[in-house]
Amino acid sequence: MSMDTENGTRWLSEEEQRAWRAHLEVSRLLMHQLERDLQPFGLTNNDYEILVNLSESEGRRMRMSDLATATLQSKSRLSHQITRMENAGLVRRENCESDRRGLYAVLTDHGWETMRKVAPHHVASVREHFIDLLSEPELKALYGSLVPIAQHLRQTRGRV
Amino acid sequence: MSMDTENGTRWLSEEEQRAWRAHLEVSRLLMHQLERDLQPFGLTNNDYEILVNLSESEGRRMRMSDLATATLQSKSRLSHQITRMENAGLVRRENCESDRRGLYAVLTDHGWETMRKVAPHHVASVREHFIDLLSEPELKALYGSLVPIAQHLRQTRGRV
DNA sequence: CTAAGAAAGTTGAAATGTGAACCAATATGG
DNA sequence: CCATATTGGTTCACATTTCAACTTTCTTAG
Repeated sequence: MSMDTENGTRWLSEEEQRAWRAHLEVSRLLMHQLERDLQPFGLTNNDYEILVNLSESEGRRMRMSDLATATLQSKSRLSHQITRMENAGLVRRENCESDRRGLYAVLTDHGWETMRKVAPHHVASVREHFIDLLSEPELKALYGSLVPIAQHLRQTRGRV
Repeated sequence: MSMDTENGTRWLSEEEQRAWRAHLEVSRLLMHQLERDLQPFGLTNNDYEILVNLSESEGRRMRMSDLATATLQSKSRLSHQITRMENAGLVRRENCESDRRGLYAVLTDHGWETMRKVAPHHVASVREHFIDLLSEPELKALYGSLVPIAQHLRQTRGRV
């Protein structure tokens, strides 16, 4: 039984603590940095993620719901986000014929062009601040460690 | 020269892509989950982080600036945050004698008690959703991989 | 000593995010 | 079929975050 102190709490060991804090720090600094690197192009991380999702989808379009799920946002938030991007001319909404409640978010030509222009810089940024700082075995190991966590969290998500 | 396509962009390989996306997904889902686990106690991740920092500091107090730096927030944001926590009775502001521009954020008794009460649950949460899903070698490896990234980002931070 | 600049924080307005209430359309079960 | 529940999405009100402007105090070069 690995318990550390008075009550039944299993506090984190030094090592666990350091790993946890490192993860926290990295994920925050990393997001900040990516955001900053996108800034010159007038995009936020959120914008960019939407663009990625749409550009990888058939017909460069996705149902609002699916997009919300894919980007882990609430419907509400996505709705606002798409409105903003619509105003920026990056996407447009289009009705769905098979389900008249539904809407597609569709990449505009300008959105697609933006994507083409920005993607290389973004990839460079991801490399510079993350990928290229890892050796190949490290990368593999990292991925191996993260997958079960992602699964667990996806599982847990929505449950109490 | 590892270049993949037409222009000089080094796109991500399948493997790199997966690792990167796993990292993104995990860090977001994880934050959401921790937030949810704190919710019953009426705290946000931000609140909790402030409490941790203060409770680990001498005299359970920190200068606003230092706290902002430690929590990677802007001064403005921290100021608002502390105001809210002050209203919730978790912290109070206290003048600094050595520098009359300065202020301390000080943990109140109620803040301290809250910390004592919540910490075990938070640790359990961190274990359940992260630490305990990693073997010890995985944990070590993860830490080893993250440290250089953290360093790089701290370095880069603030620079152009 | 003093003027100029930097540092510590706050403030207010605008942008973004959250959560509940809501509308319309589709499924479902008797 | 009809009544009810569910789904897809938006909207409103409110909370949080961001950004720039501002005050006060400290530092420093001359």
